[in-house]
Amino acid sequence: VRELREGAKGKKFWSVDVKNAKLLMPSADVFADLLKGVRVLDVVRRGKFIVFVLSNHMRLVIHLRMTGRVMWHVEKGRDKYVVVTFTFSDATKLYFSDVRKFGRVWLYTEKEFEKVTGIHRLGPEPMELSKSDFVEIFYKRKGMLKNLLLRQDLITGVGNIYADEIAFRTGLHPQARMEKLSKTQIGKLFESVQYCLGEGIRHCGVSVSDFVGTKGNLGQHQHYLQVYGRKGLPCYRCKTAIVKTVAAGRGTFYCHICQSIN
DNA sequence: AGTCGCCTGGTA
DNA sequence: TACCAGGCGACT
Repeated sequence: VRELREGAKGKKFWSVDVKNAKLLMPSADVFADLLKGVRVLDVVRRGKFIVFVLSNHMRLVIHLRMTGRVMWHVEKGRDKYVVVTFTFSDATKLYFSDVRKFGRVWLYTEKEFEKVTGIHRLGPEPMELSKSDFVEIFYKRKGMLKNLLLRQDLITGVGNIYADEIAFRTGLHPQARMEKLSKTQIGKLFESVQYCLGEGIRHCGVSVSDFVGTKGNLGQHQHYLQVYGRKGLPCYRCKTAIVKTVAAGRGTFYCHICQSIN
């Protein structure tokens, strides 16, 4: 979003070329009709959604899901995955592509877009949250740690990699019961959430499989991961082999010595 | 809380 | 060839 803001803020849409209308809401026609001549006032983020604030009181919203990419060029051999091309009046082009087609693009009014996209159901931004508010959300909440961290309606932004990293840093098993944690433990969990997300942001994301920046630049945080993807490798804290299992329906990595189920 | 479906490509 | 993949909504 930071890169998109730098590159797109102030620009005016000239044309839109839709290659795969199925990922666009409400329709390809709406994109073509309503974007021409419209200026990008700002690009912001809400949870995992990219939000273009437009001069016609509409919002262009993109969710990358698994393999979506927003880039200033078409990558070699990936032409067939381009979903939509935005051309600005200065002739620069912005491409949204998606191999698996899970991503979504919406164009709605400022009144409608939150409900249509589901943004209105998102919890608070964890990096802008106080510890006491965080504790209030999770203290005595029934469920497993990882399931609850992944729930975007409680706090937004935590995905599979960061959930594992957060659990490891807190010394808690991903399947620890949240309702059994003390306020002190929840407070420590909060510190881990902010630390892990903060480091991920500082290192410009995790480029372990699909993520790349808008210019093809790779993130660096994959070099700093403590447990995710480290199955069979020695725990950085105790040297015991990291275990991989399935929790919350997702591949889950943890150290069975350092991370307690209580 | 678990499973499936959505899609396709990379890897064991 | 089977299985897995940083997401998420529907369904059980």
